[in-house]
Amino acid sequence: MTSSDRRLAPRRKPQQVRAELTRERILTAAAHVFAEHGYAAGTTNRIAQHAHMSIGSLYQYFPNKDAILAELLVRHVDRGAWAGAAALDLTPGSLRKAVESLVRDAIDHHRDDPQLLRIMIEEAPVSSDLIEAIDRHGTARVRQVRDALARHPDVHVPDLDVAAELVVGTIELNTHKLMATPRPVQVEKLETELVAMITGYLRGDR
Amino acid sequence: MTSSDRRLAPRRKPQQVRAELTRERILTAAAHVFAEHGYAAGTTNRIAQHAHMSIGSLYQYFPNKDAILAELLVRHVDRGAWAGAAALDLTPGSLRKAVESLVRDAIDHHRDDPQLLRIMIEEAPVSSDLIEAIDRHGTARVRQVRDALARHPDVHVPDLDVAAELVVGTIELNTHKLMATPRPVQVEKLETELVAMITGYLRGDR
DNA sequence: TCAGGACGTGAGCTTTTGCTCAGAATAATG
DNA sequence: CATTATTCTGAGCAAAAGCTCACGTCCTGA
Repeated sequence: MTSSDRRLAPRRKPQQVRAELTRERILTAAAHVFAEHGYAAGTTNRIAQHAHMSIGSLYQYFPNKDAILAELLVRHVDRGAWAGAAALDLTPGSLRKAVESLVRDAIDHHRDDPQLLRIMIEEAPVSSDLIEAIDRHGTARVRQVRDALARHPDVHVPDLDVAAELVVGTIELNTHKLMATPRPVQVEKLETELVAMITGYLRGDR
Repeated sequence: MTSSDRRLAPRRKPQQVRAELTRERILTAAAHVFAEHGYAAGTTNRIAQHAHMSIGSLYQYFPNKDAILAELLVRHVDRGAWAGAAALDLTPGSLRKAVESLVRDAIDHHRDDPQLLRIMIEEAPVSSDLIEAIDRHGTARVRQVRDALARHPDVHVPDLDVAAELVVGTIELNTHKLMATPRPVQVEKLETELVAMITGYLRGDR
């Protein structure tokens, strides 16, 4: 048993439906509590309380607090999986639509609970396994976008790798910021301009 | 004495040089420790240990842990102050240089300790005073850039407010990301492309 | 029906951490 | 040198939080 198993693997494998439900209740409650209080102040007792169960039950399914956040993170990454990026429109003249769909993807991916996402990304305990997993996911996405850009006839940039990195980064970060801060800004306008900026850049207008 | 004073004001005003030095040592050590362990795990005992002093000394100059981070934040905000943005080159054909200087500004502002900055911004305890100060600082910068863009002859965008928000956000976030993640990416290339993307957007190429 | 396994409970143990305080060490003052 | 003020020390207190464990309840299968 590796140290990683000891630290993140579930303590008991649910065998009855009841147990499976309990596990889900823990995760749902944890998502709520982490989103509301942050990771440090989102105590396990508070999670158990919010899930209307005893703290003991919680520790039957998760060996420690980190493992709960880890599971939430893994699920989030798995869920989105950025499936859309592979199916980008590659016909000439469609670049704007392609970029639009990338942005939409990002927004959708953040929509469920931006606050929780912020906490997962920024306050997550430093577990090398998780960091690695997230990083792999990130670079995979960049490569995916890179390949799509490479195939698109309208794209003209000096360096595809750098462009992909920049585009993915800019989209993700702006989306992230848009969702996290409850500002009274015209969200749609900003989205339009973001698309315009990236499209212009990729098209090679200079 | 307001509650804010009770919570953030120093406990003892240094009167000898030795004391002033001790105060500085605390802040330096705190910057190190927060940057390395994060706010929650950056314990006061660890800070004192890193500063080679007793925990008691630390609490002679700061009433609590939050006050230490607050002081670091205030100093950071005061230092940079984004003085450069006001002096942007407004002659025709200089747009690229102007954007370049904006990016340089952002990089300089983050250079001292990007990891610490991340923690200060994202893990800072929720003190309404501080949040407000940072927010004021942020919107002030956006307005500053907006005004500069408004005066520049080469800028053609549909909405100056939205554009300023987008530009400042994109620059800050990308810089932030660039400094935070120790990736083997060609930093200079990315910087060049970032400048190109924003310049193209502001110029109105579509 | 009933034995044994799965599941749930919560008081409280253990560790961590922010912080105090009584007094020692050092510096200014006369 | 004596006195007073300032600074420094670190063992340890109190609160908080992660987590355990002995026991009770529920479910399944024969």
